[in-house]
Amino acid sequence: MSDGPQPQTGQSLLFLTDEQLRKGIEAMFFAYRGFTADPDRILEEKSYGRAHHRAIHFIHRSPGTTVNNLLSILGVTKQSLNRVLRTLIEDGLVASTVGKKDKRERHLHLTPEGAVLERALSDAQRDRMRAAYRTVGPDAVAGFRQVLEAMMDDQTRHHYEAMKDRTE
Amino acid sequence: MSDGPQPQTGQSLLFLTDEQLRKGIEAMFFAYRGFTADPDRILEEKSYGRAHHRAIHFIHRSPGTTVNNLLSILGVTKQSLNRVLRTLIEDGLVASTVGKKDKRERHLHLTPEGAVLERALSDAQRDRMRAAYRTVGPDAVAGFRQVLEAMMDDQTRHHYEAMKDRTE
DNA sequence: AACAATACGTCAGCTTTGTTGACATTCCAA
DNA sequence: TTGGAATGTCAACAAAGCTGACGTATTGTT
Repeated sequence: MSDGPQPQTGQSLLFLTDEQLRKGIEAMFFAYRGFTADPDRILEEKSYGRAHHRAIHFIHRSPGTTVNNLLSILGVTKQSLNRVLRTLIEDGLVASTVGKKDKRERHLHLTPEGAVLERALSDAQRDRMRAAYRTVGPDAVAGFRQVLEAMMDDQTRHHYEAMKDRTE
Repeated sequence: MSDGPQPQTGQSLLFLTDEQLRKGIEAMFFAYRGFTADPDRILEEKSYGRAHHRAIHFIHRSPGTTVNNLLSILGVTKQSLNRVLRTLIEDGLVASTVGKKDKRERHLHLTPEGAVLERALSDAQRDRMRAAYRTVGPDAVAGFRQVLEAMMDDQTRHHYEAMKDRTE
């Protein structure tokens, strides 16, 4: 493989050149920074980090989820999640209730206060995404989602697809 | 704003519902994990991290770049970059040469050994992206790139556009 | 009833990668 | 020649990941 111009089997494969793939890699890197920039500013004021944001996001999306479930969605260890979860519970943003059927489990919910922060964070993040979506239009958005889904690990994709999506 | 179904101004704006935007946010989160998973495995063997990968990537893309320029591309402090850069130079993967015109500047290049690692890392990352691109086709890829570019900060987009792209 | 497995929490210690602040050196330019 | 810019280095710290070990409560299995 070389960085230089390559013989193409057809014009339709031009998007698979090393150069184009590199541009895609860089686009992911740079875009992810923008993607997290707005919530990061809000989190900094409250002395929280991205890990708190992720926990809040997925507790909002799956109210009543267990610690174990959240662990596998986030892909971190229980020690790592516990540190974050403990501060959120202490600060009254997350409620942890003993399982009814299985008392070993803890079910996680956002408190009203937690929901307020969740809303602020996701508003900030959605604003940027909404602006991007408006700029490029529905067809580009569909392509965007398709590529992202295709880039996920199989196991991750299951988590992704399990999240509710009322438009489908 | 509410999570529930919302009155639409038209069918064409269905993709701007909170739910759809949330799905986009989750897609970014999950896809970014997949995006970094393959190079991470290679880096772990060599006791390097993602910060090393990023430095290597952009030194490869802009040979002879200065430390200051790299700083602004990566968006980190000089102290943070220096730590990474120092190990790469010690390990013989990166060469730092005093500037000819301005001797305060250091120009960074990959050594042959550094180029070998760069190739291994980017091959791994490109393989996944290539597979995704093949799955979804050129139109979706174009949309993917458009959305990512629209999500970047203005300053970041300048860096992105400054990177060479021989197909444009 | 005894035992094994599961879910969760916690302690201790370590790593990577980011941050500030302080300070020295080198060099260009006014 | 003096001021500012670019670089490098030291120290200290924080966020957020990791492993390993251990304790407790609960549940499932034999």
